[in-house]
Amino acid sequence: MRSLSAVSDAELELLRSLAERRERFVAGEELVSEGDMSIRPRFILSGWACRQRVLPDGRRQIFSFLLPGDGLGLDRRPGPELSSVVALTALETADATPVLNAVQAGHAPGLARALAAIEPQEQKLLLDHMVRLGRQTAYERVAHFLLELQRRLEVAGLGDNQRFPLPLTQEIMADALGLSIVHVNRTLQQLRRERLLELRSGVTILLQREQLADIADYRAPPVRPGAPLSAARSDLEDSAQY
Amino acid sequence: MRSLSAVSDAELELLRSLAERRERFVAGEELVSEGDMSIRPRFILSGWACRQRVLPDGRRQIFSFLLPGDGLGLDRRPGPELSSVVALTALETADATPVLNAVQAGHAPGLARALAAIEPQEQKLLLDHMVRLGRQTAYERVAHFLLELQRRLEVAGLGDNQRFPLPLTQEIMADALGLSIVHVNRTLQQLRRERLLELRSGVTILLQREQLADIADYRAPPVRPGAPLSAARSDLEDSAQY
DNA sequence: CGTTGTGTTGAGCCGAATCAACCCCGGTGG
DNA sequence: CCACCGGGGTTGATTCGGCTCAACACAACG
Repeated sequence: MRSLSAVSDAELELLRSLAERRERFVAGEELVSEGDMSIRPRFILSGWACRQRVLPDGRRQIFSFLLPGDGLGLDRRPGPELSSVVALTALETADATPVLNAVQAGHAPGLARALAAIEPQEQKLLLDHMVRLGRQTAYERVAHFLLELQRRLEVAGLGDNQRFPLPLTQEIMADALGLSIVHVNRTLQQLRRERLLELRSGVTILLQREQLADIADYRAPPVRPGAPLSAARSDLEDSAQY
Repeated sequence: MRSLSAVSDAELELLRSLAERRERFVAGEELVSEGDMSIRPRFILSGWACRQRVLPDGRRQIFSFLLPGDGLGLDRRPGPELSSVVALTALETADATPVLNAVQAGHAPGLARALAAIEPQEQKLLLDHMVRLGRQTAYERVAHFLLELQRRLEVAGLGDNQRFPLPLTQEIMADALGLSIVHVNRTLQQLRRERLLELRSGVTILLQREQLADIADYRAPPVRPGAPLSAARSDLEDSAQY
């Protein structure tokens, strides 16, 4: 939240109080099904999830990844859900209803600003993903994707400017990037062989971020100044591992 | 609008009054640049446009098409534009500001409902497009894409259940579908050879809609009952050709 | 100690891109 | 009136990125 808007102490207190009503999911569990008519608004406290759609023949397209600090169902629009949401790791969520109520009542202008900033952010991620899928090579896609994750996780206080956790199988990356598992594997190997990154047991290190950004035409979004992020996050999610 | 929500006579009158302040664009003209901080909200009265992004090396990805009756900039969110909008044909637009004002003032509940329904619709189109790009073959992509256009144009009163105008070059379809021009050409030829569709001078006829839908796993969205659409549209856009 | 999921590697194939012509048609200007 | 030109569509030859199929290594786990 702090990465999106200044937030008052009272608002932070409200956010902390959410942690009381946690829900837990195991990897593979479905939080939202496509077509659901209304879902509980939540924040992700720890773990990763994704939005996806599955074709009748089993092909799958992953639209986006939900990381700790991200929300789902925050817009409270009535219509049917357009994609399902699935836990990729063990997952902890908090009910976001109190926040939405406070915002609606006008009691939390800082959080209101933050929530308003979320949608454009998600939209941007979606469009970037679409460019990857439609007009980039496998090599560019993987590089771009990892740079995006690095950025998001750093903002979330879960990584630094080159190292971050990556609890995704190559199958999941393949389904996100529109590639086959085998080809994701080979592309990652090429990037490692070229000493652009390292990948070991769920931890990724971008050795040459500049060069990767060049390869993938990755334009880093401007950093919001003056928000002590890692501190803000550990407030809320001290038990988060990724 | 009527396809999204019941609209009162007074509201229709308001819509009609918009046609007074038209703007015209020629094909290729840019209505919105990526990064623009605020744009005039508009409805498209006639002609086609698209949202797109261009990579530094010239590759282009088209995200969506804007058809007569569609709007842009209706959300009035402050942030920078995430994609540019370019006219694909000669284009007429109307300033949508009066509608947004009326809605904001609470004077147009029907239009408010309609506007609220627009975003999810666009989101759905975006996700469908992403599935095409990431997980469908060229053959499936083209079929799915044409079915989607058929549906949208029929709802807009600009086509019937198998025939509709298609003022797009194969280059534009290629940039939307993530394919090369040559391959779009060959795929269209295959579809014609198989007597699934006809394509002549800007008019498309889907000869076997069912079979096409089967090929592309196209799920037609449910039709809103009881909205006399073609009538509604010719009210506002009697000069529209496509 | 099997089993299962994930990563890795090789061989061969195929869908789609690229490159390069060529055609047709509608301007447009001499 | 006609030669020229440029954009869009079409076609063939060739290349290549990425997929499929298949096998195997390895670790976690029951």
